[in-house]
Amino acid sequence: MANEDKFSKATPCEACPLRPLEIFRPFQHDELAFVANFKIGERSVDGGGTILSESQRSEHLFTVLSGWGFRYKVLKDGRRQILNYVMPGDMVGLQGTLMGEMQHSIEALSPVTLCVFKRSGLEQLYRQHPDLAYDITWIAAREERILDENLLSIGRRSALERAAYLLAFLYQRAETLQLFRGGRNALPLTQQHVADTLGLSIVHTNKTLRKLSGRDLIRWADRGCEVRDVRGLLRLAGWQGLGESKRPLI
Amino acid sequence: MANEDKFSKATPCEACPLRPLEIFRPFQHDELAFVANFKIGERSVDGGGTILSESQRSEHLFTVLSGWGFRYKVLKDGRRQILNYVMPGDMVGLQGTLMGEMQHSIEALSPVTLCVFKRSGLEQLYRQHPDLAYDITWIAAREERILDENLLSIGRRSALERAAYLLAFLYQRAETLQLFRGGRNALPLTQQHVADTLGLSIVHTNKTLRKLSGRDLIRWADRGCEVRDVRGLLRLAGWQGLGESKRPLI
DNA sequence: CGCAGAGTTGAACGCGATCAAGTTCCGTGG
DNA sequence: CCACGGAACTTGATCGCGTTCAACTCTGCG
Repeated sequence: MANEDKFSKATPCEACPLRPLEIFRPFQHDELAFVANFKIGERSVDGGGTILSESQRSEHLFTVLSGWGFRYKVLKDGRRQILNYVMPGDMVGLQGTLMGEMQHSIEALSPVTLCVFKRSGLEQLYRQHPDLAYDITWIAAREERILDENLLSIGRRSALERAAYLLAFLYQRAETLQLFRGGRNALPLTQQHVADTLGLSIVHTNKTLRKLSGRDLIRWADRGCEVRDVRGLLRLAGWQGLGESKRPLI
Repeated sequence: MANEDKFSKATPCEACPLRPLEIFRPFQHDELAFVANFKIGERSVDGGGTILSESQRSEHLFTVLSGWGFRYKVLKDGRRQILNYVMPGDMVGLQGTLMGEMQHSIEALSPVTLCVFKRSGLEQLYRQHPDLAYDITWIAAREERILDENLLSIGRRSALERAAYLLAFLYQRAETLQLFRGGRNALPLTQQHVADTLGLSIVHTNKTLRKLSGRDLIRWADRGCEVRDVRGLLRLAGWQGLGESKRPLI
């Protein structure tokens, strides 16, 4: 896949399109300066391409600048489980950077742009910017929290509840990133992705999504899902939503 | 539950029974001194007791010194999902400390002793000991990795594979902590715990465990599971095991 | 035009849930 | 001492959610 465009530095951190968003905590000047220096370039991957793959030892760490992707694992016989989705502002590759080897893969769902950070810069970050170090731990804890909720969902919720939870979850995340401004408010997934996230077969996923459509909670458009009633989805899933206030962006 | 015994400082860090274990990375003198000061006491909880509970705002952070426990979430109607188990050397309460509010509970499976750390000491740790800060992120990343594997298991493995995976996983963790020296090598669980971990009903869990017993992979003794053939369990689950080398202990 | 990927639908099957009853073990109190 | 009750485990019978198999439509694209 020759879709790499490494080390072009198109977007300087000072003009980061994400940082102004309400959801992210403001930066100190020196923090911004450090991160701008920590970033060594950008990389783009087109839809369907691989961002990181299992057993890989990456020397880089990334933050998603634009686009959607998903983290997943596969069993030897090909059964796939999607673990979580990645969206702008999410840091990826931390597990691999800290622990030596990736134990999951990440694939782009739409064209993705990544900020590339030098692995070695991380130690410097921990030494010179305790607040940023704290932020990184915070980011890891957030991922953990999301996985907890996901595990509850797959383990104990019915197919319909699971689907409702997932779509409400994705919608809310996209919403706080203002990803729906301008375009149509559709989540860029196929039903296969939904199936692999929920631990269901594609056939039953289809039937479940049609039930949600029947209740006017969603509408499945070409290669995507329009959420029409988040409240309804939340109620159906018995979930309060991920009520996030400010969070760090690195 | 009046089983608290706060702030008795029975075990000084200098004489920590866990630190000498091979699995933990060695400490520098100043690190040890810092942690000894970071620790403000010990707390014990007896089997079945609550270590931390959802929506609680704890001002403390803990490391398990001895005993077993588990992290779980429940849906409003009572369905319970166990997310992971906690064993000696595991840090608990980090999510709550960092993000303000616990979104899961932790219960003791056997009598548990915890090292208690002051929440406010964490900032100091990040400022003065970048290596320890790095360790904490590492610990969070490890938890994430475990949850990833768990999610794969519940989402895509069959009941028999799931059970094999879980028991091999717990056995391996206990093994590296030398928890079986002396006593019988039994995991202190009930079948209800296994069921709530695997996302299965108790009845089906029982039938599944009997199959594993029939193949001589395990033996279910009174209120616990003896693993007789880890290799067999690993093969059945199609899992390589968690091959951990040194890891941090705080 | 043909083909591949995505979505849809019906029919039959089966894994795991649910219902129902049992046993064993242990701690408690009469 | 035994009776009782509760918790954990066990087992068989039946039910149903979700899988699997098999087809079909629709769209975009070479």
